[in-house]
Amino acid sequence: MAPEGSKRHRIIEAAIAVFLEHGYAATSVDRIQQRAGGSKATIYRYFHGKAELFAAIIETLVAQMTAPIDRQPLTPDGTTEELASTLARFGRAYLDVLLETRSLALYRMVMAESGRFPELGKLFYTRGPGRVAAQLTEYLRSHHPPADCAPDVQAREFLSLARADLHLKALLGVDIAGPAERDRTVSRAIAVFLAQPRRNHCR
Amino acid sequence: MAPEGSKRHRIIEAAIAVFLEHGYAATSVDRIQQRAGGSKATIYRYFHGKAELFAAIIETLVAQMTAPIDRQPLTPDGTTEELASTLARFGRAYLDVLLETRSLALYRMVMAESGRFPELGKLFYTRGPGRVAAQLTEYLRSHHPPADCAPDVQAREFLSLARADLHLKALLGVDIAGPAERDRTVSRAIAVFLAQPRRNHCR
DNA sequence: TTTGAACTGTACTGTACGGTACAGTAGCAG
DNA sequence: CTGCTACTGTACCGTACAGTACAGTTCAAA
Repeated sequence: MAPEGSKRHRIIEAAIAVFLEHGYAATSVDRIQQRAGGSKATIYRYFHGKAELFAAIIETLVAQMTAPIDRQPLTPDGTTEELASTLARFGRAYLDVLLETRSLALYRMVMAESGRFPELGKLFYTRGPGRVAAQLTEYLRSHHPPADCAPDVQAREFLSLARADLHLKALLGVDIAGPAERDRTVSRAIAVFLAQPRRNHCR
Repeated sequence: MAPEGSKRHRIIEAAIAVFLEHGYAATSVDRIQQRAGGSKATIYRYFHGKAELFAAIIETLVAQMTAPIDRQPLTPDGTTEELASTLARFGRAYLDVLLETRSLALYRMVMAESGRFPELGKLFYTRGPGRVAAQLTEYLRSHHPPADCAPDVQAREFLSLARADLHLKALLGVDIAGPAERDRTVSRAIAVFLAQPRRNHCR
């Protein structure tokens, strides 16, 4: 889609940097052009407008962000400790991605504009958080058929516990949790997840 | 602070409507003035600029939003069913507030601008989600001293389970959960909360 | 009736924006 | 050399914005 040294690639790289720093509304095409080098006319040759350029960088960014999570192996060996250790790795990788500076800026931007560009929010959810939840669901379904609750419900509950309020606090600029707090939160998420009720409590 | 029929009150009401609809950057003071009636000079008599007006409406809005949650009684009678029913009421009220259209717009706005106005995000957290968590913490601490985990950790875990991904999906414009899904989510949150491990799993 | 403060309406300044026009250049293919 | 395409630099258009200036109006208190 965007060969490494191409003009289009340079424009997208510059747009990512400027949009992430200032958000959609406060970003001017002139600033992107200054950072990318070359002429503003070239930007308008590749993208029909600011909005189209914005949509393109969201796609690029969400793919970049989910990459570390995709790399987490979800191939269980069936042992009893395996579920806990997989959840620990996966949960921690998930939390680390959520709390990255770039990720936070991306979430802020997409949420802010999803009122005006509803398709953008849906695309972001499908390719980002939705896909992560689907991966965990698939793992739970195929390898740990459990008690009494659908795996998709379990997956979203585990991810909610792993996020806890750390994501919200980071998004609001309150603070960004350090490694120790992340460990604690994920450990608790696993403990609560594993202790969940076994009968008559789903649906 | 803002007497009902006063000019200042009219300006804030108008600003709330316009900011909620368009976000901070895309809102012009002229639009607020058109909606409030009167003159732009009057707005600048009460507020030193757009940013100060924005900060004022955030304070007003967060107070409005938390009101329905404040009204939920957190006065247990000590029976066994009481914890579950209190959590059900509180959790549902909390979720209902989060999924209101106005609340979603407020969250989007504050998140979008908390990069540029960090104090704003902190104020919003302290007066909004932080205060709700503190209320639940206090309830858990004083009336249901439980197993092995600090009440503040328990409170944020319950609220995370109650939110699940419904808030995120609503913020991104994917969909807004209906009453049935809200009921299911809160019920599950309670079930998982009540089944949480009793020993050696906190910290 | 006078005084004074709150308020209005309108016009204005300076700046910045998204987007376009256009003349010109670099480099490559035939 | 010719032709073509990608690209550059700069100037420009129309619009919209935050914030100010100012002359005039309302209205209540003294």
